[in-house]
Amino acid sequence: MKEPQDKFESLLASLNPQQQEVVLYTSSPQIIVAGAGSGKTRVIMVKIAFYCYALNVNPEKILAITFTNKAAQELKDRLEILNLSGVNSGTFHAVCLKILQAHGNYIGVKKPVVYDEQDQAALIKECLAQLEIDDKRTSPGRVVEWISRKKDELEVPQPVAGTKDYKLHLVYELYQKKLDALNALDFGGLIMKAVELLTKYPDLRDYYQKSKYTHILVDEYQDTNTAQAVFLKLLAGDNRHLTVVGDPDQSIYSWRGANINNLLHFEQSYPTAKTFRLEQNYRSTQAILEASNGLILHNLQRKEKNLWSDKTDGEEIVYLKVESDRAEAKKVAEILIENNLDGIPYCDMAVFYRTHSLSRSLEEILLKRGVPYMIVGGLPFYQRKEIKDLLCYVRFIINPADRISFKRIINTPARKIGDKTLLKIESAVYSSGTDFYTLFKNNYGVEGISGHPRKVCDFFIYLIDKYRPKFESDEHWNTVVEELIEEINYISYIKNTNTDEKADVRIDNINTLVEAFAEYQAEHENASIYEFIDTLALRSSADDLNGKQDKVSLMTLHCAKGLEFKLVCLIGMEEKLLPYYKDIEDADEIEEERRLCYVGITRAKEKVYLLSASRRFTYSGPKYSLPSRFISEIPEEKLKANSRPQKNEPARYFNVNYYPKDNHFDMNEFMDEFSVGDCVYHYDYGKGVILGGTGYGKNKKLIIQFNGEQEPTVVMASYAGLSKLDEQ
DNA sequence: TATCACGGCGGTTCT
DNA sequence: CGCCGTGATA
Repeated sequence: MKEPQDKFESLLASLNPQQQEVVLYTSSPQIIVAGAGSGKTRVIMVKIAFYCYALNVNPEKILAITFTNKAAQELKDRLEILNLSGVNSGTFHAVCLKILQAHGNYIGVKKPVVYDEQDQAALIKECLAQLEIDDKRTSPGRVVEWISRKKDELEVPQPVAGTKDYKLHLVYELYQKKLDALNALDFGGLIMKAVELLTKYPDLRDYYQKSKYTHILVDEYQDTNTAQAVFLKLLAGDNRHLTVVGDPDQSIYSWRGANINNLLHFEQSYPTAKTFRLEQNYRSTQAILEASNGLILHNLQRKEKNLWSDKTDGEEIVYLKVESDRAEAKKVAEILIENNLDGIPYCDMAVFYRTHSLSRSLEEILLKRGVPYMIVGGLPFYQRKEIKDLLCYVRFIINPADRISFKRIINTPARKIGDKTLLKIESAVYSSGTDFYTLFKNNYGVEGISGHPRKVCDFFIYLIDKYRPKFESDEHWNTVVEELIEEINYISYIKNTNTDEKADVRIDNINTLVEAFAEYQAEHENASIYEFIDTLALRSSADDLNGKQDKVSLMTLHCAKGLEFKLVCLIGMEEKLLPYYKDIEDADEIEEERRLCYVGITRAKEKVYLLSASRRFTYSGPKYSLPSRFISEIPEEKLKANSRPQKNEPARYFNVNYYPKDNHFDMNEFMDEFSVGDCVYHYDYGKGVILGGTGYGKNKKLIIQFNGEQEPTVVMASYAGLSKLDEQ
């Protein structure tokens, strides 16, 4: 058994000279420009070990800021092996939350609740109504986004009549007031309030800089926004033990306010900073490396960098052009199965795509072929309806001033309370000047609320009285929650409002949530329910990933950052999808799309498959597209010979809506041209016979027995691209 | 006044 | 497709 100290020394010895130099350097802040696969995570870990074992730094004084909670957890796990479990790690948001939980009271932040986009949108809706702005023309979601971008730049509302975005500023101002009154923080607010706190209180700032966190490391620095950079500066001050790591070629979050200049102009904020480079790639084969280098070379705004590797050539990249999304899915399934037979475990394979929606057809086929898979990402756990519902119960019970939560749960499950009644209750609460609990607990006659609605209100008072003390004590929260779920009949509500299949998934999620309560309490002494709820809100979808099962990972390209697999498939390699159609006009945005593609390819250790489909069905009908320009930007000799894109392809670069929006088309003979017994040809399934049909027009479904399929298949007549065959 | 069924419509990437 | 808002219905 090796001692941790020995482990550290052998780790250090295993690094290359450049990596060692980075680890040993302590004279000033340092910025590490680290290419894909250059071992930056490892360098961060060894550097932390170096601080502790060589410089005798107390692990608790070290702060590692990561991009996701998952990355933070992985780092923690690795450090634990080195006996360094005291090291602090988390995302910017988690770190800010922690600081605000500890000292937020200085600036009026106490027991903060973290609001996600849904909560924000609900609050924005209130604001729009109050300001009499039409929420059809100004969608709450858009406003949320606008405000988020302002907060990324630390901009406060400045409503000046007659100036640009005057109304948006007005909404922002009102929204912020409401947030403050609710003790709520949105994502941007977490950073902004932390900045405010550390700016206003020099003593506190000193405490953080000089004694709380003396050594700070930040990963994925290319994807930080202005607010985060300012926060970091406040936290680090002139500390020379600051390390930031990033790769400009992997900057893919500018749409979220990330500012690449934080990385490129690091020396402006930290004049004594020294720059280091890590250019040796340990992950991928030569072929993959050269292909991705060739691709990223097409970006004009780019700092020269040359990744190299001493790995063997490896296999060339395979590009496959197929007819349809279905064929693409089948091909992917084949690739996965074949390689699995060749010895690559499923857990070492991944499929990446630009948008979540592309996973659907794939899932269907994988399920059919029995390929085990898991979707990483998708809707964050916290935002799933059943989870959000239950958490809103808890949120409201421990904080009856939380209007937004109340709104969500008062009629969930249905209790015969509609908008009108809700409005009455809200205005009664508002004009009483107190909160819901105080008003209904003490008054037997609340004006305007009687009969059934009053009973429902009393039920909530009962819930608060019964469960609040339990949540605030050290009782086992999981049993408390279970009791609550039972009390509100939530499980039968889920069963009654969902198909069996869906209900099962949701009940599964609820069980996971209940476990999470127990887990948190087990891991934290004197755990506070407030802190737990907020921690949960910051948990992203990628964080739920438990990598131990032997399953193929399906995820978006954004989600893929920081991961690696032996085999990688990129599907939907088409113009308008990658690059995405919204980013296709702007040169900067094209470059970001190219980086996204680059990130995808560089995740692979050994094999890369790129797939494009000529035809893809969307909800609005079939769409035709050409292979992505990025495929032809990969040096041709790095693509497998038989898979190189053909030059001068016939232009089929148009979208077809076969079916006009006009509903009269419903009765069109085209749609009803099929009848039972007809022989038809399906572009994918081949020949078949129609057994029956349901629905009309665009929604017409046909039940068809295809040759070679065991069971009849249901297809959408309008999407299937069916053609009638003469009798055989 | 609550609820249900239907039709229209938008549609990225995520802490 | 799935969500949301609308209008008819109980």
